[in-house]
Amino acid sequence: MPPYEPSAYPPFAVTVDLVVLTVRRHALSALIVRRGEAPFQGRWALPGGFVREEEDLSEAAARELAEETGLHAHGPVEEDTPAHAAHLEQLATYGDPKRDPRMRVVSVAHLVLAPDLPAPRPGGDVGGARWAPVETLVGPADDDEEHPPLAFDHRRILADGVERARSKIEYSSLATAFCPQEFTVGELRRVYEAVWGVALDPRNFHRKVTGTPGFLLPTGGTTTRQGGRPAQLFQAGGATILNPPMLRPEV
Amino acid sequence: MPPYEPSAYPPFAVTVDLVVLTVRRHALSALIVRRGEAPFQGRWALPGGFVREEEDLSEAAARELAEETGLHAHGPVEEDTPAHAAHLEQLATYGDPKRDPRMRVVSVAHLVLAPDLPAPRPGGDVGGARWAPVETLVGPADDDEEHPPLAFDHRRILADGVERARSKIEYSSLATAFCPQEFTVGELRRVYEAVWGVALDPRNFHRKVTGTPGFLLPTGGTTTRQGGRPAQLFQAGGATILNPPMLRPEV
DNA sequence: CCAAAAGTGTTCATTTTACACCCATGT
DNA sequence: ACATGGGTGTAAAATGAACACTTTTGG
Repeated sequence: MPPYEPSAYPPFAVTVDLVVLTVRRHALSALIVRRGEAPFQGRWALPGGFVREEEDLSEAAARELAEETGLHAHGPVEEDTPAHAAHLEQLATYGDPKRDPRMRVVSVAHLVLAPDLPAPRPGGDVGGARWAPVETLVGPADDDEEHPPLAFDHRRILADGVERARSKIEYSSLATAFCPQEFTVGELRRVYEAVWGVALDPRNFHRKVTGTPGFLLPTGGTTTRQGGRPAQLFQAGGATILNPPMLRPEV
Repeated sequence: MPPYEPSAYPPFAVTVDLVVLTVRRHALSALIVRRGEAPFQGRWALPGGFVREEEDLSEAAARELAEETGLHAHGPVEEDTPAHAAHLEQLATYGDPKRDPRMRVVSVAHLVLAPDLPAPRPGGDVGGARWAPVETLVGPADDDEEHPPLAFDHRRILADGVERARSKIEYSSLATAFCPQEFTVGELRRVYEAVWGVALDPRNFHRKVTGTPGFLLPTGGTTTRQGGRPAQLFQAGGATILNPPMLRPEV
């Protein structure tokens, strides 16, 4: 390739797309927005948008997240951790030349894990936003209102994000990102059960998570919000890598 | 692209950068090339280049790999697996607005794992290519010929690639990508030892890898190329995910 | 009282680790 | 003969899985 006139290399548009996951009513759910513009106007899609001229990729992802949902995020990169921010990390980049019918668009997908939230507050240029259980989005496309086919290659991106979340909660403390700041062992267990889609033994789970150094930090309080005997409250301990890991039961 | 004038979004250049790893003389080593052009002219860097107009990201990575090293690659995506291809997967994307002094460049880094090779055959517009042990590249930059500081943010990219390889050989069969098509259990063990930088018990290692279903497939042959008693030859079995995983000893 | 969820103890099976020992080749 | 790496046996220790049982609340 000849030196470096801007015309010497192909121009691309670069976007960020967001796989925003939460656990709602025992189901792993993703945030989807209704597109207000062509292409795929009126179709559901992952939130996202163009990266700006002077913006890093993770900044763009955090900005789009705030614009379209009102959520604040922190990733492994930033040092400040506002009390109740969601987890943000880069997922993968999608650059099929035909993935956007308009032009060549490379999309850097990000994964956001958030606690269960009040209804999403859509903003910007999206026509609506809602949580949908991931099985209704990555399963067979029935094309009704409960199984809307996603725009672009967003179904694939979502599937990759879900797979990442499923495997990452095994060996990291990321499952706590789905919990409120203070949570019980039972609530954390229901996160694992929802994300993996399996039932876990409450007794062995309790021993395991409380015995993994750095995973959980007791806050001293208790709650009975789940009914039954009062449960101790915990917050996420400092550890990011779990040793030993949580083992996902065989399929 | 009617509704979308190109001026409505910022134009980016998109490149692929390659973290090409191999195990040479018991050391995990990376492929670096000497830059023939500004910026960072004469400095060592990761191989890479611009993505073309009609090319997917993994195609661009495979093309650059072939152009600059003569290696052929196959990823999890492509179905054809030419007899002796290197493993290729996407690593991460780097888009700091200041990472390239010329203009806004987003680089999609890829990770390539290859068996030990004859001296790399540089091609294209690079001034030279060599293997360097990764410690000499990601450690403190002494700025001599043995510890050359890499161009751009390539030291960070390399570090991320090395970390990915180190963790991924734990739970996947990827370590076999560092071996020739036929290899012995001892050769595979030396791969783990080099990548992790630890010593492993040869006897327990042997039992473990031969007992993990789908990891190794005996070819029937034997070799004495390592000296001592003849060793059975294996090739990679079909499995990609190891169950149980190889456990990296504690630090 | 009962139901529900939290949490503890105990037992058995499996896996990991450490290391003694034998095997088959080259020199 | 002996050095070198390949490979098996075995027993102790650590871990994981199953499940009986107790605790503390709300209704």
